[in-house]
Amino acid sequence: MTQVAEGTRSARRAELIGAAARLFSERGYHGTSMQHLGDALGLKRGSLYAHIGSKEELLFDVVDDGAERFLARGAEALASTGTAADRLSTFLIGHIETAIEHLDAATVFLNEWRYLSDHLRSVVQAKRDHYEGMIGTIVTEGVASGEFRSDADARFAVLLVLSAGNWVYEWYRPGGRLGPQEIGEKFADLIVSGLKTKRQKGSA
Amino acid sequence: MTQVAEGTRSARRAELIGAAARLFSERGYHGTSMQHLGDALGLKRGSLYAHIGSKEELLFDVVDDGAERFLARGAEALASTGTAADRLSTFLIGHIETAIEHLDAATVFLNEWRYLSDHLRSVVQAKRDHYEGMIGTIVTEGVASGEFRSDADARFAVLLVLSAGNWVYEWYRPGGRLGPQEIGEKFADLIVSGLKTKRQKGSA
DNA sequence: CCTACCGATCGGTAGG
DNA sequence: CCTACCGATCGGTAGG
Repeated sequence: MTQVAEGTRSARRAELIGAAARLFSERGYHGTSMQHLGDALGLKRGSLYAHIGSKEELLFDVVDDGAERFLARGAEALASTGTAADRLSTFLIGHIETAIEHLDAATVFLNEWRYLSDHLRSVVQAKRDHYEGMIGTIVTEGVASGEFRSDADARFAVLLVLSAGNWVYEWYRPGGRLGPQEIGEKFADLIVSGLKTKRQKGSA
Repeated sequence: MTQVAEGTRSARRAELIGAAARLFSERGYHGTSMQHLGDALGLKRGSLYAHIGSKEELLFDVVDDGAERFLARGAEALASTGTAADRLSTFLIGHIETAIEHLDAATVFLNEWRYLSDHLRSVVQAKRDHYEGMIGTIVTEGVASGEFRSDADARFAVLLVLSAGNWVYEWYRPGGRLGPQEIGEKFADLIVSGLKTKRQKGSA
């Protein structure tokens, strides 16, 4: 019975986090009021506090959700076999697929996390660092093995990859002529080719 | 005398727009109150309305300022001579230099413009379209002349270039080991090389 | 999950 | 450019 009550409560909570992801991504964190969130669920403003502790906690839940999705997908790419170029492609494709499949959470993760207060923001910062480290690992291995240009500064390539991937939510709209997979592959193709050594290019 | 009064008034207005660029970029449009803006200028909240019509008008001024800087710089690159690859590099370097040199205005231009109401947002949208069109022109010419891979879909390359350039404000901090010029060149090198045909690469 | 309320703050205006 | 004010709304709580 407590089970049922708990079950119901977390279902509501999940609903609330989903609505928050959508509203925060559309209107921004500061542009979304508890009233907006209540309206979205058909509840009164004050009733929301039966499910959450504060508005900021809700932001954290959405952001952390987004972070975890990127991390899980990134870990898969990191663990995959193949050349560094293959794994970098896989990583980038996964990044873009994740961003597109969970567009709301990804948008909030990328745009609104900076409004978290110090403590919660540092939790997210650690996850972001971890994620960037994954890309750095692949690039460094590619340089070491001679696949990538030795002047291709690893840190810089990481930024390029993230830059390309992170802007997707700006222009991607469901139902366009390219799906997540195609977009990821095209990005990966252009970027990875820019990293490759001449010898590798010739032999491809 | 009216001259002097007008002069004083616009100096204040410019000050206000500068403060708004900084605050909106740090705290977001909805996270910045007129009180914050007043404090930044040492004025009372209500006094700001001697210089502006509304908070939204202030957002438009900052965003439009950013748009105009990108457009001016882009027009220079478009008018420059050289191969399509040269001009695309010039364009991208200019984009990144502009973003870095006017980091606050660029950040607001890229992140906060969506909070403008329909009319003002459409004015900005037209300028964004114009800007994207400039890049499209260069890429299309590069494909036509055989410099760029024919499968390098122009629209897609535009997105890649903008994606790479638009994320700069996320990680760039003044005083880092790379300056705007170096960052722009590195980006341009990686991206343009991904667009080039094999023949062009060999002859480079 | 609601009603009713808290103090604080919001953008903006009038009148000087 | 300030004082004093407008109605509306903010996030959040108490008590049921």
